[in-house]
Amino acid sequence: MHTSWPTAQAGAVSVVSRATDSAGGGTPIAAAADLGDQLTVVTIRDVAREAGVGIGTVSRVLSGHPAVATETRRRIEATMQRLGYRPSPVARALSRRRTDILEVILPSFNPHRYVEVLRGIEEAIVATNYALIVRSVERGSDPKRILLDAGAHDRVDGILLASLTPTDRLLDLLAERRMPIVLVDCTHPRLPSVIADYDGAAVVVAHLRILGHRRIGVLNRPDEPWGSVKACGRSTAYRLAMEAAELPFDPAYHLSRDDSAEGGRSALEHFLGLPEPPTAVAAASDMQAIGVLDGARRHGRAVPDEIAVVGEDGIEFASYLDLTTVRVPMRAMGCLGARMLLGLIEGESPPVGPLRLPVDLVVRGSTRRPSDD
Amino acid sequence: MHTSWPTAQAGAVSVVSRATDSAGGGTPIAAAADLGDQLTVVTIRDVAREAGVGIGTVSRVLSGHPAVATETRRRIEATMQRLGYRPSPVARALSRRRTDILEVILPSFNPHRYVEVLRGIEEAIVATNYALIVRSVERGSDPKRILLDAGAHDRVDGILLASLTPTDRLLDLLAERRMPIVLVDCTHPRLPSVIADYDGAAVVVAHLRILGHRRIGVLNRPDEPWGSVKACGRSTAYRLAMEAAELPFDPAYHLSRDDSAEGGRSALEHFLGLPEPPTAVAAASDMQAIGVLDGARRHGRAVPDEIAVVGEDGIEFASYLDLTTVRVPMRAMGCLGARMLLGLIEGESPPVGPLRLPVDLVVRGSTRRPSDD
DNA sequence: CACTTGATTGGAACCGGTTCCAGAGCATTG
DNA sequence: CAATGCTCTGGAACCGGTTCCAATCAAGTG
Repeated sequence: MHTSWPTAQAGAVSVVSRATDSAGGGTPIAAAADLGDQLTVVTIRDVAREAGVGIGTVSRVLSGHPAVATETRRRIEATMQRLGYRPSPVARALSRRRTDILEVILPSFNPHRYVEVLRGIEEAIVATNYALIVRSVERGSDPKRILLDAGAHDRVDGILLASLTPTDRLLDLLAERRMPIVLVDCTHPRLPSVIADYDGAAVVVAHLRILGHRRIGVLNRPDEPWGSVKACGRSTAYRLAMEAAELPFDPAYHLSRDDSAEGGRSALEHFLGLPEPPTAVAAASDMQAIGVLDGARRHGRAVPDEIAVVGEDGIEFASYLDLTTVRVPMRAMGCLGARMLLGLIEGESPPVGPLRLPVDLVVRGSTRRPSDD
Repeated sequence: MHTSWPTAQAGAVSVVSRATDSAGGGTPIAAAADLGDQLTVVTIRDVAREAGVGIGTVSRVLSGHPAVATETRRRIEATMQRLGYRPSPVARALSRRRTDILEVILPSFNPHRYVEVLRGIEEAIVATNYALIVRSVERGSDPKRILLDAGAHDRVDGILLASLTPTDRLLDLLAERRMPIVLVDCTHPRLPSVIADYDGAAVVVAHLRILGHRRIGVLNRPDEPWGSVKACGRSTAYRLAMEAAELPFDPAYHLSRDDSAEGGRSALEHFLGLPEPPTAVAAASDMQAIGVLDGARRHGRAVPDEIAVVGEDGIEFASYLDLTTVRVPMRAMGCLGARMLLGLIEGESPPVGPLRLPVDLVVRGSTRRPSDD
């Protein structure tokens, strides 16, 4: 763009394609419809001058301050419209020290959760005038770089961290910025969070127990791509649920694999290699469960007769594969997390402990009474 | 553990946990780590004063301007680090009239495309210091409100519109803002775009033709949730492909349904109700194709023997359902679209006509020589 | 030696809002 | 009539950067 042309346009110029009003009314200054390349911005000062008021008054109208006479307000609003004035979010952000932008950081490798969380967050902010900056984390990306880049200084008003547990050290770094942070689908003792209630584990175990299963393989996601802190404690929840159901606990039945079909397949291999393979597998995601189903098919193990499978997430495809699953309300979690974050920004104090949302067991054909045992 | 100080790059982020330096150096002003609630911002002026230079010089160091003596630069960088200075993106945005933020608007109801496009965009901007604002569109939301909200004034530097064809009227409104826009997965004569090459249609038709199919049902997405303008011309592409393959063209075999499994089921119902049902269906998405598969199962039609099915997208689940599909490089499209947008922002002139990326036919068990005919 | 040149530097002005204080206008009160 | 209080208004100062012009100084030139 060549801007070397004389730009010393004195008066304010509107961007509006002002209707060709023949009756030469007021508007002494605003000579609209200027040359194509010359884009001029209408500022609050232009509006003030045009409307014959002070900038303070215009600003008051903008931000809905009550102390403006109705007549004045009307005149200013008319002027704004006439000049095609549109306020600058950036200028506003600079002086208010508020950008009206949130940021969410989340892994993209579980597309279902990814989309649902984003939907939930947008649901929460759609009625506000917040915008949402998204930063996706691929497998194996550097957490430090991402978190430090995140919300650089004052670019955003708050951060949502979804399905990613920060390490204590990263948290220390973030804490310096005094930036509100809410965790979604993971927890940390020092941060407010929204998680799925892993009493879901109890429901799954109860379901399998009633069907007669006694050896349940628990497949987890690798807990912390980012941290030393235990993520949602899903594994623990299952152990407790099994103890409560008076089932034997065997660490060999608990393992952690990538959140992918491949991870599920690999887990099944491992389970089948045990002297006493589990008769049921509770996967940490539907994708993993699909891998388990696939592995079972390859090894000629009938589902659910030889091995039952439970997924988690509640993706639409699960129904086509007749997969029993734990439906996790990711959307609601995103929504509530965002609401919580908005509250923090407004100065509310964070709730103590994580907010737990109930999950939902959807029973389908992949779990049935096992034939053996 | 100290991050090496990034050399004179703009987005430099300093998060120095000021070590308790016993040697009481200078720092008369910036008393970091002050009282709990009082957060002090280190500005460029503080740095200038501390380093004994002018603000212009500090700014020059910040933006990597070459005309700074090495010694001075070093001193300023040291001072920045010592004070824990971090530049304000908002202030920078205000004075440069560049926010370094892009915005993408896209429908969330095809999760696969949604995620892949976002991944592609992030891939394009990860090495830059752009951030990405995401605005999802649900089915049936008001296009006008969304587009007008979008990129309000100067909040963002450019907009990506994915899988959403704007109407001419909306475009007029947007044009006023002189904001760079790139379309992804849709086209418009007045805007640069990146689309999948619908010679994919030719590949599909050829594939089915070789298998012996002569009546091919073409299932489309409702073309334009937003506009009067024809979207990618997928239907036309199929018509042309079929004409080229010397297959009869019958409008009854072309229809449009929701991009969902339900849409696929409904389409299949329609096709089966025809006097001569097609022997193959080319769906506009894998989700639709899954609905077709499901509908076929319910109606007791064997796939692929009685009816062949081709999907589109290339979602992972397609392989588990043994679904032949056209893999669309959404990620690459997002990436190239973003690159193109960055180019536009830099002042490059938009390419003429849409950029077309090749698609990829993945043949699986849902297409095989039909038994009848 | 006076003059030109180029490298480096300082800082006022500006980007477009918000905030806050002083002040104007007017009615009410003592 | 002066004092008080209230509503509404104007605009300087500020938010934290960038930009650009003028100034300084050392080196080079005739």
